[in-house]
Amino acid sequence: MKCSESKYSKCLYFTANAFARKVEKLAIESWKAVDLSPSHAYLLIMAIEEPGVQPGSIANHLQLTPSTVTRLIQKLEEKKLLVRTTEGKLTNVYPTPKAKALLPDLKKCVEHFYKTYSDALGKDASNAIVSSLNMVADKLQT
Amino acid sequence: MKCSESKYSKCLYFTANAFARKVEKLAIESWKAVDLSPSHAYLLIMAIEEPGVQPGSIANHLQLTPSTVTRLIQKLEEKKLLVRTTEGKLTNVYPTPKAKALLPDLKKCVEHFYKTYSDALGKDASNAIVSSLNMVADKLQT
DNA sequence: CTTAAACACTTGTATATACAAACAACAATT
DNA sequence: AATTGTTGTTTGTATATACAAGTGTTTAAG
Repeated sequence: MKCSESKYSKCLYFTANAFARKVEKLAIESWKAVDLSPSHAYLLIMAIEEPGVQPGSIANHLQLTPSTVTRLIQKLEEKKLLVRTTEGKLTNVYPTPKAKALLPDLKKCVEHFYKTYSDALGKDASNAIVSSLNMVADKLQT
Repeated sequence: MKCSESKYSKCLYFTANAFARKVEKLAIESWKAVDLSPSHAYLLIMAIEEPGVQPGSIANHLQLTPSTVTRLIQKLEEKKLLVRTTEGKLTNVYPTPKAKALLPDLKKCVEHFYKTYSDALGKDASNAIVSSLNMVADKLQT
């Protein structure tokens, strides 16, 4: 069933969630090539591009809670893609060589994902939706 | 941090998810009054307004998978708000009297939720975002 | 008829995320 | 210096959702 045919297509709750789940699905496909979930992949990219980045900063940029970020990092540590060092109350997250070697593939996944959705929606429409989502999300700041 | 200030504010993956999570949060607040999650509440409303509705139809309208719908129904059964009957391969979901008595409160929650987000975003902007999310979600149909 | 395919739903298991509480370290105040 | 509050991170636990596989039912094909 198309979203717009649902009984609840007028309700922001369903439209927002149904849309996010569809985007998530596309994203998961795009990142299968590196065997990472989208969130793990973006976190890894952040750590590669800004070695030593702190969990708090990651949480801000990824719009996730600190506890979620801890979990993501733990999994990437298990995969030997990240290491953490702790000094005092601060933690720094560094990419391993294995992670650095993966960067080109990660970038390809980003590109692939971007291409998939901009092909499906049209470039202008997808940029428009991204910026309007940002705008309204900021207004919903709680 | 505002969404639009995130490193990834240009990426549909984050904007869609961050937005959905914020909307979810608002919705959860709105439905606290009846001690139900938004999904449970909408499912319950469907069952009240269309007694005997089948899980498959619920899944379509709520844009959830059948297995998720089964789980939601199970919880509502535990709360004595729904009952299921099975004949052959078909299942029908009926509201209990307790559920029917709850309908006015449920409607109030729907109103409250709608008011909350249309106050925050503006009526026109929120309608616009809802319809554009529907449109793009349909285009992403996989 | 019988077998195969399709359907409707449920169950086992997994993922993503969050909240609340705990903890450790630092800062500020008296 | 002791106390209190704040910050950054982690841990315990819970929720929402999904996928894949399983079960029982109906339909279709031979």
